[in-house]
Amino acid sequence: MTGDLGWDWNNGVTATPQTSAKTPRTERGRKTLRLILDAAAEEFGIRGYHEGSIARIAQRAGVAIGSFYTYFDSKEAVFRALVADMSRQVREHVVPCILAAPDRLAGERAGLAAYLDFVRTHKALYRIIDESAFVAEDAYRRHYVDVADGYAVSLQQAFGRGEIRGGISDGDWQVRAWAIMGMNVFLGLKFGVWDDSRPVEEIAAAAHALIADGLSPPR
Amino acid sequence: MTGDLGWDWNNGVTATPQTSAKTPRTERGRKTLRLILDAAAEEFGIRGYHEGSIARIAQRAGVAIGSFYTYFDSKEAVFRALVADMSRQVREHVVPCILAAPDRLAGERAGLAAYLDFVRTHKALYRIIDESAFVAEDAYRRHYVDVADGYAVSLQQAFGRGEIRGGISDGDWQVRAWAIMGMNVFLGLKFGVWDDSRPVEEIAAAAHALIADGLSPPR
DNA sequence: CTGAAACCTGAACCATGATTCAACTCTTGA
DNA sequence: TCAAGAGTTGAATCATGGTTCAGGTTTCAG
Repeated sequence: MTGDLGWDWNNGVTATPQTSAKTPRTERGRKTLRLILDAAAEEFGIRGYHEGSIARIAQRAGVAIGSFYTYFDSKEAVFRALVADMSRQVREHVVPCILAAPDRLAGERAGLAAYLDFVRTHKALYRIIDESAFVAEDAYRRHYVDVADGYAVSLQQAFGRGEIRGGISDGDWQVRAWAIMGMNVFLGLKFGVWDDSRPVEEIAAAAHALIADGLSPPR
Repeated sequence: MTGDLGWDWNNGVTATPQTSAKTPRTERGRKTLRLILDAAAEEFGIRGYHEGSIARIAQRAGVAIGSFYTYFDSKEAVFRALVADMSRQVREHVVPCILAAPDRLAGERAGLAAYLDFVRTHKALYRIIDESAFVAEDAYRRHYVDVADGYAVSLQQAFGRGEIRGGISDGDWQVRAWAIMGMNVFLGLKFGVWDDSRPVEEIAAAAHALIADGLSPPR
């Protein structure tokens, strides 16, 4: 389901850098951890957090329940770890596409296309991030606040380069960032998770037209 | 927390109109049902679905646990009922504001302001709708699909009246509808639930500017 | 007034599944 | 080669909380 979660690693506790008491010390351990992580991604992706069970995760991973607790303190801990990783993965997939574009507006379009593409191939993971709102509020919040802040800065820079129009007040950048982010997330839900019949480019083009020129009738 | 949920009524099973086996038949019964419903809204709003407990709902309502099961088949049933009601409430609060505006674009702005306002005064209920994505997918889906479809139609009509610009293809209306809806939902999350320090009008104005004219630099 | 239908009550039942733990097996550095 | 230390195992423990049910109490049509 997942494949490779390049792990950092830190048991989802977020800040403090290295070796928690649960960090694997041998190659064998690292391998097992990876198995558990991927299994958890599958399990939670399919059944969701509450329906998902540790026993089943262990089974998927082909290890004993006890081994799970060798690497994670609790069910919530794996989940948090997963959220953090997913959050990173999405960004790593999308941001380069935005930067590669000739200008911010084109980047916006490329970014949405990349995002839709990512969502379509990672429906389960998408669900994990969303569900984190109810399992690990702080992680969820951090994810979106981070993305939004990045967005706001990026927009301001583009404005500095004359690529997009400015706002009235300063706080507008935040509003715009959240607005566009919401747009993308919902388009991802609708045309990524729920309905992948239409080509990604088509959606991106339509959204781009809206973002670029707005709804006001042309004079 | 809630106050008045004008109940229709149908135990959340959605379609079939009247009297399920659980419909109250006396005034006394209707009163109790109302108590339970409001209590459930509070409980789920504060603790969320999984943390929320029937025992606590009954307690809040001032009735015995058994009475709960006189009116609902299960925990999920109340939750679904709540979602359906909330969905209706939001629409009833926002739609009139949109229609009252002189044109669609002004309506968009008024609608967002009304929505933010509603969210700020109903944070708990907002959470219920969102969580339904993981407790009652179909209800969640129905809610957003309904809203989006209404949106799409409304936009097309506005186009017919020359109030907004058209799209390239026909499917664009759906894309636009989902995009704008997502925008509003996220602005609601950020500036309604998480941060209500800025005046609603300010947010609505900034969003309106974006929707109306887009990001392209003015010529 | 009266019996049946509606309602109400809350202790007890039960399923579920996260977490613990004591006994084992590998790995590895000296 | 041989301890430790690192990893592994899965049955047993335990808490939680949804749901049931047998026995009252109220309401109200006739």
